[in-house]
Amino acid sequence: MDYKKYIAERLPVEGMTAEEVASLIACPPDPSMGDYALPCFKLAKVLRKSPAAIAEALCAAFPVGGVVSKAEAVNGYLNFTVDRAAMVRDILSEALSKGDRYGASDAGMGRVVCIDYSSVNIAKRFHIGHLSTTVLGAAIYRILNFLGYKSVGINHLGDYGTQFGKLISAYKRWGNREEIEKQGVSALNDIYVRWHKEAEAHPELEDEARAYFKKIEEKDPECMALFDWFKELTMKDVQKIYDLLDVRFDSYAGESFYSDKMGPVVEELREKGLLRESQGAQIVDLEAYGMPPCIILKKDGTSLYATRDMAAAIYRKNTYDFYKCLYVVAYQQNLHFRQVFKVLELMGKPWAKDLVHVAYGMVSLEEGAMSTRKGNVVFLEDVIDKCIEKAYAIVSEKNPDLENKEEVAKKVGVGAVIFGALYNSKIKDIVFSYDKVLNFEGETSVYVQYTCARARSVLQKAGGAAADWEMPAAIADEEFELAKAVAAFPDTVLAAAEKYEPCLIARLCVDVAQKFNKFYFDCKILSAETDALKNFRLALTRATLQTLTNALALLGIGVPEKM
RNA sequence: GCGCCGUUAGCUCAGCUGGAUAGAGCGUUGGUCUACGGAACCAAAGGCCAGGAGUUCGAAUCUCUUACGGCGCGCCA
Repeated sequence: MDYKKYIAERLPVEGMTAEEVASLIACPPDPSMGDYALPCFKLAKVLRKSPAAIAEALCAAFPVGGVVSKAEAVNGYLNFTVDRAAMVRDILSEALSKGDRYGASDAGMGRVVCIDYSSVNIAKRFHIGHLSTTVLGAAIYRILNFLGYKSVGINHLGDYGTQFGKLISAYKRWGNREEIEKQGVSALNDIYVRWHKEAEAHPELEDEARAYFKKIEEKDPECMALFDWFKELTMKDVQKIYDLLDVRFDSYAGESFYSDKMGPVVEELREKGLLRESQGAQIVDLEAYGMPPCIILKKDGTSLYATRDMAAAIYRKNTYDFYKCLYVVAYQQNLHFRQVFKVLELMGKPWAKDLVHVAYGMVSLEEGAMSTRKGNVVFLEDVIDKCIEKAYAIVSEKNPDLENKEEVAKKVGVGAVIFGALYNSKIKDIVFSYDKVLNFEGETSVYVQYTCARARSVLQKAGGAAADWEMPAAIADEEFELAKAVAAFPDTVLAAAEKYEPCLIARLCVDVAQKFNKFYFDCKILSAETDALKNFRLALTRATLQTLTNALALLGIGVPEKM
């Protein structure tokens, strides 16, 4: 039940609706002051009385009883204390009856949201710079589906551009088919790095690369065969990572997919009089909007990134008729997306307002920026392997008799990688360090998973909690705080979807886990004084486990039964 | 030069549409302990919320400004 609304409906404030009053209601900083509070300072202006007097008057008029057990005017605030038993009963029955669907809704009404994330580059190994987009996009995908939207995951493959000419040039010169077949993308990476080194001394390689790229564009059979092979190798390599992270896509239409779909876009721009020649290139002038021009066609008549993104947006609108289309791409590309969205708007696409750049911060190494070409990168596969290894070592030490240690170590290790990437606001830059990802203490997924294992262990010992339970006469602070944390989950999911911030869910996990551990420490569950109290606490434990399991699942993190 | 973003405890970060004494984790110091899983819990120390001005009854939160840092700014993606 909505307590704010309940309270607001019983507060007659002249000239304000119950909704407006409800929106003013907040939570006091200290629970001993009450559970809800109405600050009366804003009302003072409307009612032309002092806040303290208003609080007193409203307090006198408020019908105490039912779910609100106490109302008190303090320094211009009107504080309410709710009937804890009633509130906790509501929370638990909600969480337990909804089960796996606790926190879910159908508010999305099946509307389609396209999510462009991960965008793997062909012939490049997956490194930690690709982690944020992948894991953020996948989390948003799940969160939106949980709320009744229909997510469409799009891996906008980076499979077009002169670098593939370079790669073919490199392969023709130093490539060894068996070697590459065996080693996969890392072998491709090696010859690519070598090509750049050699090109410094032999600029003619650049021309050769350009010629090969032209052949790709002309669909030369030999070049296309090579290119498709590179693509296949890359996807095989990256699929291992996606499987570990449990990331899925509904479409792999990438840049090359749009290579023949840009003509109509350019034509439309020209027809609408948006195109202009400048220094030999075709541009859309955006000076009126405080932005540099958006280049549509190069001097040589070929297209660019922006042109392709516009073709892609139009294609997606036509294909999926999306309600929103999200681009989970680093903030580096801020200007690029602002330009593309603006040009689409100028083209008269009313849906241009539904395009959203979900920007996140950059990853660097302690020794500076990463660079595939220079070879200073940290590959995600290595990071995941190390995390799983460490998890395995700890599990073996703490719980040597566990039969499925590999499986547990995988959930713990992979969880740590995902959680680490999702725990902070996405806009923050990240300096990668092994010390940080390999730290399993404190505010981590491991702590949350451990809490779940503890809760499950208690439930198992109880032999499956009795399905029926009733409220005890008095609710302890620890029980109440835990129940409130559990109750915050549905709104947290909504906020995470609205702001495209999965970190809100990650932080809720830690909050619930902390409150559970406090409760667990202070309140005996199995040896509670009475059976009724025991059953109530078991219900609270079940609700906690359900909440944490649902929350972690949205982030893509599994919960081992034991660890 | 212009634009976008960031700046909160020693470190890494929370802080909801402005609201009552600014919160976590790590680290430090000291405790809990025959525990329903110690991968836990408790406590202490540690803050001029980058500086300044403004709006307001009230600002870490809104506006302006300065500093520092990151990113971007026509034929790469």
